[in-house]
Amino acid sequence: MDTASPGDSRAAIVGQLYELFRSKGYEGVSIGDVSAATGLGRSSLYHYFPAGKEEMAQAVVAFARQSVEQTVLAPLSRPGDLPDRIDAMLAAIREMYSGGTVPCVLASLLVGTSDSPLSRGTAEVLAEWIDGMASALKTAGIAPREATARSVAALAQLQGAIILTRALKRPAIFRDALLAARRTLLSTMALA
Amino acid sequence: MDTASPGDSRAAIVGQLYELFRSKGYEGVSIGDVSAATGLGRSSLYHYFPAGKEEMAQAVVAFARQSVEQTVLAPLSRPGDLPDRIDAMLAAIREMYSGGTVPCVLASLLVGTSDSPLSRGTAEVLAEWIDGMASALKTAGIAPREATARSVAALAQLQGAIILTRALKRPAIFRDALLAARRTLLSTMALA
DNA sequence: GTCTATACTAGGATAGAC
DNA sequence: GTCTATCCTAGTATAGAC
Repeated sequence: MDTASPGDSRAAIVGQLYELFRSKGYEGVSIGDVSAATGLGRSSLYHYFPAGKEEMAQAVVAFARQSVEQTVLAPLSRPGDLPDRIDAMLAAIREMYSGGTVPCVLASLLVGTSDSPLSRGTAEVLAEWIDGMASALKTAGIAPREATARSVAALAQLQGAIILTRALKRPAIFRDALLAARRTLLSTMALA
Repeated sequence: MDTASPGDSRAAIVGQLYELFRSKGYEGVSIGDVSAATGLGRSSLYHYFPAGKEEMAQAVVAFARQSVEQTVLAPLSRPGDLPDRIDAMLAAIREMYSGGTVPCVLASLLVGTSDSPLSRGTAEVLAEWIDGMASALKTAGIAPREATARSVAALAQLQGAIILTRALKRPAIFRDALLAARRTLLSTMALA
């Protein structure tokens, strides 16, 4: 709710960057693309991101981390039964990925970047996501190893479903995957 | 048009291209990268791929299609019990992705390419993969809709597991996903 | 904080010699 | 079939005016 503060402008730019890197990946985004999307001249962008494109991508990872924490994982920490909290998380996920029609920025940024600061950042966010889910399961009495295994499997189902939903243009795939992830997280069947 | 030797050279180059596009994605690969990987001068590459980088990527998709058909799906058509044939496919998949430590070229090529000839090609290969699995299930008496749903879910589990295995550097994730995919394909539990 | 101007590199592609 | 030479564009980044 600030007015005309520097933080606001940068935050708005990061929102645009998020969309760009999500749909085009790191190498696919040019400074010209960012300039066009934001309306700022190419040089002006270096005022907000002195280290250039690399810093822009890292800002996007930080933004993604905030989204995962505050939008996806937050519902898991609120009071209520575990199934209800999981449903709340899945609803947030469905929203975040527009029903599987938009890519995951973390997956997009992982392409072509092995062992870079960028890939480490994205890995951290994915790990945090898994840990958040596993914590909720453990609090509900599920054994630690089982809780982690289910969380990993559920996130994998969703990430893979995004790829297939987009490639085949079949939104039903993502819808089914949300249900499958729910079963995976809550299932009584052994996973490990 | 080809007689004997030209095809050989091109096939060898496509093998290198496959590795490059798989690890770096379409935008991440430069002609200079290809030149370095193959030992050929930049210009020489246009002898094999007159249309340039785009044609190189399409050759990689064709190569991936061959791999899926001949390495992954072929075991499903051989005689034997369904579980055994599925195990054979999963073994081929584990090999193809080096236990989840290397990306899927189809997923890599889908980043940043929506509604291009390239993305259509990769989507076709994924669809063919799903259809191949579904056919095997249907032949074993599983209802068509259920067969397709299980095949989609299994492939999603594997694709997502590759992302997480690479990001977190935990090969156990992919191993678990192979088992999960087996259960998904053979499970008696309802999916749709 | 945004602009113009500029430098410089890398990237994709072509022409033509051998 | 591979090379050298070249062209042109796009890309990243910097300097400095306003």
